[in-house]
Amino acid sequence: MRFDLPTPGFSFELLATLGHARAGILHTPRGDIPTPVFMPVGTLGTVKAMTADELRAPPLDAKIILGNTYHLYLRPGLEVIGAAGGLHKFAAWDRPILTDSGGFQVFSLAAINKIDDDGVTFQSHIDGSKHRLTPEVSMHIQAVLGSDIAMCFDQCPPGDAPTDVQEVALARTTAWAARCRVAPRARGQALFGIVQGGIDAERRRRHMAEIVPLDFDGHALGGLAVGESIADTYRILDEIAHTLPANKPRYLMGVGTPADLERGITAGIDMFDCVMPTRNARNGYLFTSSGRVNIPNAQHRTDFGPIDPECPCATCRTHSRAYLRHLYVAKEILYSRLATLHNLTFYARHVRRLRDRILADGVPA
RNA sequence: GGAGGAAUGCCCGAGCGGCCAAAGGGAGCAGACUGUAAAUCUGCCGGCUUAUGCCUUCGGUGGUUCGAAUCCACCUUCCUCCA
Repeated sequence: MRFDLPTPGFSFELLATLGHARAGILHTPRGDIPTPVFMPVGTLGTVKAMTADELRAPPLDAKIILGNTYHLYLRPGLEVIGAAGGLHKFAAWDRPILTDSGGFQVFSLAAINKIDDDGVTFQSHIDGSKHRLTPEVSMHIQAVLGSDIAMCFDQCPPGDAPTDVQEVALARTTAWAARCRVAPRARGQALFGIVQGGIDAERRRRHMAEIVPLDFDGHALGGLAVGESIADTYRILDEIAHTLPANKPRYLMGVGTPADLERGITAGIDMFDCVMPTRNARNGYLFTSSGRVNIPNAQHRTDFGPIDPECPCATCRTHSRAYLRHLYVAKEILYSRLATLHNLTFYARHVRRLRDRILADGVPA
């Protein structure tokens, strides 16, 4: 079953369902994205330590990556990326890009900005200069970046935020979503709405009822895995994810561990992004089919086996744990590249396996 | 041969009478990381341990002192300068 999305050139094809879990394809003008999908995070126009070729090469074969409005606006700036002809050309990445709106930075950098109903005034973490981000500015930046999927500018409160803060954030996110929806976009650029509401299912439903009628190309669950307990995260996922419109992709922002991804897919999520595989790789935490490996640990000093014998990535096919540990301890630049390639490959295969299971055991849509 | 200077925990290196089991850095050991201000951050790091507790430490041996890594004497080793 194939559903046209509001933005021309975009459609969402459902192939099979298994309980709430779905396997499908998000068709975009710049290429198809099999779902469920994990999207590597490339905040600054680079998935740290990876070249575009490495991201594209199987078995990693990343179909879509993230970029960040806030960070790219501050550096190198719109003048540079605009002159380059957009983020795809600038970064030599020819597959889809999803850009985050900067909303999350509002939350995480709250100490240095002021939020009002119109937008956010903040100071650059780079040089302290003052800037203002509004729904219109965020959409303009994302239009210049030329991402394939833009995100609404939202307010993401911390997981433990009190009710009044949640409610204000909710109202703002709705008002901002409506403004984003009508703002000019790049040609062939879809727009996703973001559902907030914290860990209160009723509030989530209420917000969903405000966001869904705006007719976005897809829906995201924001404000999860931002400090609340994992039990609360899962509860909201279980109660809310499958109630999002079935004919559009569902995106769980910023999540998560391999177990979180499996849980999200089971709950009906189609898209994920998270810094965990890339950041943890750089920090010595490698994912394997038999659990975590802390590569700096002394036990790997003379372990000449691969990180994960079941992993087909170039790192595992070529190098040993002992060598990776040595590179990590010696702070060699190659370590980050090998480790990132491995972790991203692990995530890609993990999600692909779950997708295959839905296709194999599920009901054709 | 003569004149100075230095020896501190795995390494480097502060300390120069009590607040010193001894700053700081490195190394080592372990942990954290969820829409990336992160190749970052945190904890431990003499022994026993729950410890604001006890024991053993600052080249060696003796002293001075209520009290010494810190002062004195000698010894050992190393460095610099003069012959």
